[in-house]
Amino acid sequence: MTDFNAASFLDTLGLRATRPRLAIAHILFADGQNRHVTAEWLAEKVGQQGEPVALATIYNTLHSLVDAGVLRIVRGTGNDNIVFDTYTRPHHHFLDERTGELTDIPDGHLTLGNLPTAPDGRTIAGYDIIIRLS
Amino acid sequence: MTDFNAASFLDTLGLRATRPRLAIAHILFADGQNRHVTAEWLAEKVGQQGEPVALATIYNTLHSLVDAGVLRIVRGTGNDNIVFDTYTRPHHHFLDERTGELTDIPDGHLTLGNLPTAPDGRTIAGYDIIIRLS
DNA sequence: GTACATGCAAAAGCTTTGCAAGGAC
DNA sequence: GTCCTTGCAAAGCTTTTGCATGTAC
Repeated sequence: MTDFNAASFLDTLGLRATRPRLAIAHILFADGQNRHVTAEWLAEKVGQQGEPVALATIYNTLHSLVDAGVLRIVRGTGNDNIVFDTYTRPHHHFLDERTGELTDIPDGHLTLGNLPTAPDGRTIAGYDIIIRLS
Repeated sequence: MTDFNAASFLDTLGLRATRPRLAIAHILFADGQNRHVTAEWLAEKVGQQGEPVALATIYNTLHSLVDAGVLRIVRGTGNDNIVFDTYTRPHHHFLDERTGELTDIPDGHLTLGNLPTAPDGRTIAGYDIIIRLS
């Protein structure tokens, strides 16, 4: 974590090391933990640690990071906000219906018995499973 | 289908048989087929068949039908619009990533191998699976 | 110096709400 | 007559866009 270098991290992705991006990269990736974040949450977090960043810029950066392959968008959270996940490998989620909180399901703890065949000439790009908790 | 009686259908649900509701019930349930609809689509469809109905009323009615248990909201469609499904039993969906179109996966064609255990004192309320097609 | 990022404010899109007028029962 | 619905317009929210300013390289 202390040896996380946000500038070179961004450079590797082909993104310029601007102040907003450095702050965001640090918050999301410095400690190597998996996170589920919304633009709103991130904007507040950034603001707490220094200069605030415009929400539009937060969205810009999040989408850039998705394009760069280090973030992924989680479908089906049920609330309207886009949720970005720092864990990009295939995995699935628990959704707490009371709090809206999203947590990872440990890998290998969930398997699909038999995938149906894709209709027509389509191929299956992947699947998302949301387990609802009450 | 031709013997579908929208008025008594609504009555059974405890909803007054108003013009907008009759039109909507007819479109959604008269032929007994499963449908995935958005408020937008339904508003247009209603308008084609007679008097237009305000979008706010469409939403009102759709939510009333969800509350009555004859519609269900589909999570995770990836687009922003709420999708209502006339098929209320547990089942899952194909999502065509090119068109955004949602289709049912025939029942029994998809099973979860092993559900993970719910964390803490929570119970699993259900699960939603979206298979993405490309 | 140049191309890319930022920030602000405004636009866009979907959904909900408030309230007066209308209609079911 | 009473209570529920409707319709309209306006508000609410999240996300995106346009454009001038700023800045990394």
